[in-house]
Amino acid sequence: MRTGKGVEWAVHTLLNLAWLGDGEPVPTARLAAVHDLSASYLNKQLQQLVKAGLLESVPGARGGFRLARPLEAVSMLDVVLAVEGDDPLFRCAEIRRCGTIGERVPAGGFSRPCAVNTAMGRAELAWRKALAAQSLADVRAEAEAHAPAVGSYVRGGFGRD
Amino acid sequence: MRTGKGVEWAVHTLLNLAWLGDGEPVPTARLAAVHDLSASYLNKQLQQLVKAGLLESVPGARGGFRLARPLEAVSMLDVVLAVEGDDPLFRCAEIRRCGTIGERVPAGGFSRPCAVNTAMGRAELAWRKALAAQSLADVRAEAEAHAPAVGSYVRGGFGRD
DNA sequence: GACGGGTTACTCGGATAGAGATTGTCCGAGTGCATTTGG
DNA sequence: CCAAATGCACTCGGACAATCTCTATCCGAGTAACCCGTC
Repeated sequence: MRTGKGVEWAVHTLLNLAWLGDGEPVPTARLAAVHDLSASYLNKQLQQLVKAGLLESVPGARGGFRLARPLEAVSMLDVVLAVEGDDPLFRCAEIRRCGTIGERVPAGGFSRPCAVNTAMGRAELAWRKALAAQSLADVRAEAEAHAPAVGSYVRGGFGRD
Repeated sequence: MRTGKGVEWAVHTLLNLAWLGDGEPVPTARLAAVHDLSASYLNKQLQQLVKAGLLESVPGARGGFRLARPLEAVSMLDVVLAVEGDDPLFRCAEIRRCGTIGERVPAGGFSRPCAVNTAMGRAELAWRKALAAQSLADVRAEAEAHAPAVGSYVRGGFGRD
């Protein structure tokens, strides 16, 4: 049980687009090259971000992807849900209703939700809240606090120095 | 990205053993039958719980599994880690070091941890804390609050009514 | 020189294979219980 | 009748497939830029 690498790819790509600054669209091939990623697979992730409204896609020559919103308006949760989907981490299969135990419970005995599911749901809610509390602008600020020149490194990696 | 069903199986099984009350070992086949689960696959999960010190296994005839600790001393996190392993939800591949951007960063530029990884780590920590804050005794109490007769249903499902 | 049409090259987008993890199944090693046999 | 040895049935434990998700790749549809001929 671990998040796919698409999340990491998506976050770094969104940050890179922000560091580039200008609203010019950037094609997938270039976005992938700066981190040595599979361009086609990155494209698949970016399509998810477009569906979620985090990116805009520009077709045709000189096309590509550009940010649809400022980083302040995008939370880490937005990215995770866009890439991974909004399925719950824990899916209750309601096994309490099955087998010799479930058969013994009278009708209406399962009107309340499964306590196991509730407990796991509380933890997942804490996870989501922690993700929602951090915007991409926060992550960018933290990265720049660690390495103030990161913006110029990125622009240089894109051949714009 | 979702937790395996082994977690659900393990939690319900631990609760069932507690509701049985006596410290008698219960074989996998019986534990699986009460919820219509695959006995062999459940056995695999229970072995993980033994390794983690949550269960004791008794070999031979009339053997099986029994609780190694009271439910109060077992948190939901203990169960999740025992079944799923303690790998982080988000594994940072350090893609920031790769490609044309990474090449531009001078030596020592990556001494600080990746901000993306840090942000995801904070959320995972919140998740783990929420899991650790809930003991199996709490879950049991919640289930009994919903359906006070659940203990007798369980004992009945095991053929001990 | 300006405009319009056609061509070209480039990009996204979704459909198509491969790898890895999860889920499920099977059989062997080991252990305790029951039976049997001798005292 | 009691005790010890033997055989047996039952259980765990790990090794072996099947299924599904994730990862990666490829090619077609569509669009904007570019070039060329014409007015």
